[in-house]
Amino acid sequence: MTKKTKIRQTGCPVAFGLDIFGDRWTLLVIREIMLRGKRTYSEFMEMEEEIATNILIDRLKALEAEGLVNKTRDPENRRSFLYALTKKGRDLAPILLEIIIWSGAHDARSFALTDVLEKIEADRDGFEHELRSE
Amino acid sequence: MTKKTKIRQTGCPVAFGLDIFGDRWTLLVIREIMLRGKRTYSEFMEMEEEIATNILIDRLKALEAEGLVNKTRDPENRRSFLYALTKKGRDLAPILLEIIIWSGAHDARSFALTDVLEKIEADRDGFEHELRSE
DNA sequence: ATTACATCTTGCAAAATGCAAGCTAATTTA
DNA sequence: TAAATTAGCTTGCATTTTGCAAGATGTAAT
Repeated sequence: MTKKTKIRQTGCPVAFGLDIFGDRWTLLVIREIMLRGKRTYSEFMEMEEEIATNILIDRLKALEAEGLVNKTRDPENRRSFLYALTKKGRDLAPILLEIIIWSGAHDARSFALTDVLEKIEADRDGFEHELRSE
Repeated sequence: MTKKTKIRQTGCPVAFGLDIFGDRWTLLVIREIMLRGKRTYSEFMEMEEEIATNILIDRLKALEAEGLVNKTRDPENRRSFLYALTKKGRDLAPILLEIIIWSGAHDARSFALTDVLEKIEADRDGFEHELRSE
């Protein structure tokens, strides 16, 4: 796994968060799990943004190392693994939510998750609770 | 300015947001403006995370190009410029807020903005409103 | 005219990302 | 039971981004 440069241990919570998920891919993997119910390496590989295999595995390992996901063998397919969010990972829900709201407000073309946006607008707390619950 | 690769125009609002602020520095610059009242290039250079001059100017130009900040000459010091958040930029407040909350919950060492965290816990909406207002 | 301040630019090194190919283990098919 | 397939990686190398150090430009004070 690529050594993650953390020059940011300044005690600032913004910097702390960015050290963990402030890159171009981590939150997209979280999105796949949280919003789309993806659970396996090959399911993640199907995301439309075309993540490279080495980057994906790197992010999955980093997420596991940081305690945001855990990895278990799939009992129903023993050559597969299941990645699931921990509480620490599920707690990213409000951040993802606010990003979606911001983009909804500022990008005319945010069409892909329109249904999600509508749900959020109708009942933000309900939607958030839905995301956080396993 | 470094050409920003936006391979992510998939319509997903999460990807859209990350294309704009999903890197290791952009949200730290926003933090400087929003939480610390910084307004000039040299004030940004003083941040404790030690951003390089070329990266800083690159992010400022990108933020301006995306319409998140605007740049004006300082009327009181004509060799300086003032960077200020636009509405689109101020609308990032809830995202920053949620990052702070997440780190507050998951990092034992998030001491630097403890006062901010306490304010948020006491009155989230009030604090958010305070951030958003110029 | 000289110095200082504030903002930026440039060149090069290091690190992260991206791409293509291939490798390993578990399982299915012939 | 040997060959093919599936799932999850690993590796090597090219490209892009980031980081570092030095210097250039424009404004203002002495």
